[in-house]
Amino acid sequence: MAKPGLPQGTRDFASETVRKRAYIFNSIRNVFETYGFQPLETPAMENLETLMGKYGEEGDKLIFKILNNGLDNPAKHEAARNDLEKVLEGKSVKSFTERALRYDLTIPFARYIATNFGQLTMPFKRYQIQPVWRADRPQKGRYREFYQCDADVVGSKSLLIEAELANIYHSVFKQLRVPVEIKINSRKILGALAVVCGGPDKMMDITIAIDKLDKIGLDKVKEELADRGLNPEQVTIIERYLLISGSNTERLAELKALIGENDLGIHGIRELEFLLQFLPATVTDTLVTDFTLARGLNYYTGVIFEVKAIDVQIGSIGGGGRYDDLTGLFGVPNVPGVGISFGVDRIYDVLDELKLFPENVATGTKVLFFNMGEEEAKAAFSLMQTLREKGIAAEIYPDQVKFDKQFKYADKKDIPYAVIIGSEELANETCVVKSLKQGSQQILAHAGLVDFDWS
RNA sequence: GAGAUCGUAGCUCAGUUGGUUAGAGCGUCAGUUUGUGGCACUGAAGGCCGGGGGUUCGAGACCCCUCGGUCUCCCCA
Repeated sequence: MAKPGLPQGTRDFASETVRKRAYIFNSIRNVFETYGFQPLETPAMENLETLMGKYGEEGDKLIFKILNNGLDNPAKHEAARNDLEKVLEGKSVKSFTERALRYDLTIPFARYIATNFGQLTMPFKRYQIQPVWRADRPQKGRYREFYQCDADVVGSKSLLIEAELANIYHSVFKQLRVPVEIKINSRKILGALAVVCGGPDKMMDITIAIDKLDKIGLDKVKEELADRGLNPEQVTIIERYLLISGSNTERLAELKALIGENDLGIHGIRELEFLLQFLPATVTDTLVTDFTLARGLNYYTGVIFEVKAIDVQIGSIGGGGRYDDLTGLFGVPNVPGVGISFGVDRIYDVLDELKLFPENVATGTKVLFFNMGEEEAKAAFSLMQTLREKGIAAEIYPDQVKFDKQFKYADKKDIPYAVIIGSEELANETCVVKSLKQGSQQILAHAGLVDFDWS
């Protein structure tokens, strides 16, 4: 029989991995909580129309759609046959699919804001830790099911929030001991560049091209810009823009010379300047202005973030930004928001590679009670319950088998203590407590077991 | 969506220019050892060589198709 497999890009997590992942989730959750964010959970699936058109053309293709039930109903056959042509053209048709798996946490959040608008106290701060699904081709650091940890604030235009979010990035990665670089930019700066070179409608073309700078190099970027219809003069301006270097303040000064005449540009520059002044040096040390940073999602309008682990060859491990009118798409205009996201699966890979997981994440069973027969097991069982009630993880070997086997079981599961109650101990109301790490053992009265130091 | 590469035991992999009955290590199970584990030794189980077709006297190996894994591009966490 063929062995059952897993859908492409999905994974099982064995106990140790689950524990390590929980360590990351908890670190992030704790920081979110201390910054006053409240948890939210939304369904795995949304109505397809909630999701479609929110992530750009590429994004739409990567949404996992759910086939409608009841297609076998004869009454629906004619409609389905008529719609089949559209499906084959790659369109989404209600008679075939009306629901889809969540693609990220931001759009479901926006939908939540829109559906509950009257009842939320603004500014509304929520965090959300849930899996999302993308029909992407899996590759290194990239899966079809992965978790996002988002924190968003809606209902305020204050840059204080951006500052706070940058601070969250800083404290989470400090806590996890991952050296990172937090790149910042503003969509307004990119917008200003577009205005200066060929008009606002060129913004997408320009950002897509310059975003690739560190991957394909300056010459290729210039080539791509020309291909996208920019004239040589405009390409030269962009080249100057890309060559901006130095410290954050130096870069901003150079940028001013280039797009400082433009209103949008001035605003964008001010946003970054504010962050760099507002935050303490310990945080700004990890902040790096990067004017090539674009971020794919097309709803961003202001400051954008991206976090990269230093010295690890993996994509970004977090990103986010300001979106001034996200819920407008759902009929609730003028709700500004800012959000950030942590890519847990990649953070895991980084911690693993850098060996940054603490050793004690893998705490399992503390005590194994040996099974020495029915009467003995009965005594062991009730003693074990007293330990469990005190919060000490304990288990009893279910079968009466050779010592050898019970010891090996404890070894494999890394259980530090064995408690042995045989016929002799049963008669004396004692038990043998053996430390498997040290090999030492002692005899305790049954009553003394609870007070034993199991650490 | 485009491309590269790999599929042999539960896992990691050998397997010569195509040549008898496909191997190793680890793991599993049993025994040495029925109240003291990790070590050691002995033995066993475990394979339609991913699937289908073709070339050949002969295919794990070569060719075609297909499925799956991994990686790259696009895009993204």
